[in-house]
Amino acid sequence: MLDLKFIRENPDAIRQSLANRGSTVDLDAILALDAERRQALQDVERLKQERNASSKEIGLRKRAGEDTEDIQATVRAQGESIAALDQRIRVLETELEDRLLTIPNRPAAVAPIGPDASGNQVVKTVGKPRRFDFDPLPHVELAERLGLVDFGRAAKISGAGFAAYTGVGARLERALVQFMLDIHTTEHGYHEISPPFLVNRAAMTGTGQLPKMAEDMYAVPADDLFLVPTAEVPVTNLFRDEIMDRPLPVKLVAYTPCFRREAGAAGRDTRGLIRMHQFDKVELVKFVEPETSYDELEDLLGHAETILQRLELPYRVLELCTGDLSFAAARCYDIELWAPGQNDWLEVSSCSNFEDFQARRARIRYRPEGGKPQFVHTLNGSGVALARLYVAILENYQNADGSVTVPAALRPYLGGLERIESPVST
RNA sequence: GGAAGGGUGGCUGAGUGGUUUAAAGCACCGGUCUUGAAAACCGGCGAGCCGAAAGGUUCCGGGGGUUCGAAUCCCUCCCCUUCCGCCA
Repeated sequence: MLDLKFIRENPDAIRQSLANRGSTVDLDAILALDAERRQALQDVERLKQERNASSKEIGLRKRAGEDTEDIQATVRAQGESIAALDQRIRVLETELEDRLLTIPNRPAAVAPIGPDASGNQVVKTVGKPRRFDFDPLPHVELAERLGLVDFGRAAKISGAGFAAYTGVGARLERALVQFMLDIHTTEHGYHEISPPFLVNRAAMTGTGQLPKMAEDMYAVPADDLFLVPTAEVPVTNLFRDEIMDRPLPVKLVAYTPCFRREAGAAGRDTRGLIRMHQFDKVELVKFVEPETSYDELEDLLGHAETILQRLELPYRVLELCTGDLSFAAARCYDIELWAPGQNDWLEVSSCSNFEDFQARRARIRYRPEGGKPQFVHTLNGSGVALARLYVAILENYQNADGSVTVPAALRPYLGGLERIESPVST
């Protein structure tokens, strides 16, 4: 959520940054609602001041044994005006709030201006894609031949977009989660959280998934709960409605499955593990002081990159342009892994600085030394997302005979296994 | 799911219709004293909104009601604790 005061004082700057995003918002309506609200507030507060004084006087006169019928009558009349104005203010504030919740964040000044993904800039490319002396297979072939994933039966029980990992395939999945959590907790100083996978409406609104992206969420209407689309939601909302009681930065890491309806992407990437309704992810979340948030973003990006470096996978980092930035982000780096079987790059992480956008929605504040509480800056980034990481490992580490070499860093998590080979028979 | 008891500032906790402008303590900040620290003493110390400011207003889990006036009374919902039931 943007700061209403800032909107009031800088409407043109807001119009410009929204235009850079390709978003249009009726700012004039918001400014008019705001003006009417402030006027009504001043009126009602003056009336309340009078009423409070009169009420106090009634108390004093009653105590003195005097009659108060006359003054009670005037106060009763005042009460009616107050009730009417309060009602009007409630309507105005609800309308204002509803509108503010649908305005995307302002892109950071450094974010490149562009219309859509075509405007994203490659910041760096790390590692060289391997040269194959055979035609590399797509991961679906490898996974099915090696008995790592059962797509057919998963579809039978849940539908398209779900996978059942089996045997070594399941263990590899689990190993990756463990491996990433270990690095972030022991080397990067993150505190591990294992949060709920179902969250309420307030949490989904706090991080910005609601109200705009409602159709992309799995909902449980009977209890008004939602399956988490990312650990960002439960973890960031841990401190909702709080003044944080611990020194910043607070760095948290969580593994959760992620559930997404992919409503806008029906029919895309239907084969394999690339676009799933359920996938696992290790997520990094930070709460930081505003002055440091862009340094913290670089730091966060580095932590996500570490995972790919340890796994010796080729990747590149993109800086998202204004038109491709997600709703809540001010600045964002995407990390993409090279997948030779797809002959394409796969996004496995988005590292974003939300500045105070989420903090204002979720009312997450901290107390600067000797000062008034103010909103923290929140950041998060995948560190990293499974399924696509799994794809990249299979495709990059495949051998001519259809086997897959286990990345050295992962072997301790797989009981020393060096190579995943075809089962003799199944 | 049933019953009972609770929910007050960063924390503990008083407050059952009218100077509550929410007591007090702890924590925290500043000062005195001290070579320094501690202790002691003195002072300060909740949040949001409106306002150029002075100041005003709202907030005692959420929402609604009674009243001239509600932390306090009533209704409702949520959460916590204990007991019972069910259960991995």
